[in-house]
Amino acid sequence: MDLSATARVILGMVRLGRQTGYEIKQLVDVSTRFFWAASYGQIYPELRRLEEHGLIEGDEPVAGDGRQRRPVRLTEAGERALAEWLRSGDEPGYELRDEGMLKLFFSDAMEPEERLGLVRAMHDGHEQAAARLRGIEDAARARGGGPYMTLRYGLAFHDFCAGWLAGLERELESALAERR
Amino acid sequence: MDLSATARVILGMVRLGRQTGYEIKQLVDVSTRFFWAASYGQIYPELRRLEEHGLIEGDEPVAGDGRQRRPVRLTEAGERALAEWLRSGDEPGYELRDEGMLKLFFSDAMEPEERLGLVRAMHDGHEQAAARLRGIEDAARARGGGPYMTLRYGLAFHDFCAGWLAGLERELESALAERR
DNA sequence: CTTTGCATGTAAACCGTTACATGATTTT
DNA sequence: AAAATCATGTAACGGTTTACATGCAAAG
Repeated sequence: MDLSATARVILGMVRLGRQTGYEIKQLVDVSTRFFWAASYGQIYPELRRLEEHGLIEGDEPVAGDGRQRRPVRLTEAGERALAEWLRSGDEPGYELRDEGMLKLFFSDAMEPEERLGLVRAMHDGHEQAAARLRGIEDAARARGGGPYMTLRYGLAFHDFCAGWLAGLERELESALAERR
Repeated sequence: MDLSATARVILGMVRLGRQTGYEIKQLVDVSTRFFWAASYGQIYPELRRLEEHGLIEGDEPVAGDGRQRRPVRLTEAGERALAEWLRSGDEPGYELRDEGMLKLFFSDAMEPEERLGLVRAMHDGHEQAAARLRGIEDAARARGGGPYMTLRYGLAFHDFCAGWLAGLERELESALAERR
């Protein structure tokens, strides 16, 4: 049985204690979103598929207990499937789509000032991403483990990009100044 | 008229002198692939659409001149559309899919040795990416401009990731050693 | 009593990869 | 003569986003 990427995220999130599609989406949006996003349109259908295949199970929603939520948990098969993926040694996929870099690649068609503006915008984007991560740093440190490692990594990474782009800005600025 | 992402890549590549779908794909695969990939399945249909909209134009393939290639060039409208996109100040999209980070996020379900293996695999991936970029560094430096900037950025970026992950390895190794 | 948040879901549209088909030309 | 490379393209599939629809509960 091979799992889709979304299925793996769900299995992992359920193992971390998230019980509903809504809760999974919440956590994705403040954590893995930075390196792995998922939408409701993927989550709910995948939850159903996982249950059909016996990797998760949920009780019938208790009538009249208020919210119509349908909490699920991992089955043994689900736990095994998750572990199998985590252990599988095939080189993990990596894919980046960075429109700023694409523009920078083609930026010989821009005015020097515009190129500088682009680099500043990219810089800003990484600055903001780092700030958002810093906002949840204390909470993540308290919990520790894998989630905290990825947060530290993401933070270091965005800080690095911001710094490198700041250097490029200085380069472009002095080239601009010299031109006069 | 708004362009798809693929359309913008094509326009940019044609402006850089690439004349056929094949040539565009070639260049994408050794340059923008690292932050923006494109496949034949996107390129050829998009070439047709761009020509229908008058952003590029091509002569009829000269019969009997050998290869059945159909070289295109930018029209004025195409040049304008490209410039418009490059100048547009809306914050450029950024999206990452990093399966290694996803595994790391869930790695509390792994044995410490397995987690270390994962980090080493990620480290290795960035090392290899950096090596591939280094292989085209001299050629890119000679041409300079935007393409060279993105290459330097990509190189710095993968080197940084490799270095950070090496640090995490040391952390995990000493935690492993202490456990005994 | 109205807005915000919890909660679940679907349909359409869009994007992108993969695999395949075809055939000419160049190199070995 | 065979293999590699140049060159163009399509069909099927699968993944992803977006927009929409629904309704209850809590808070203001």
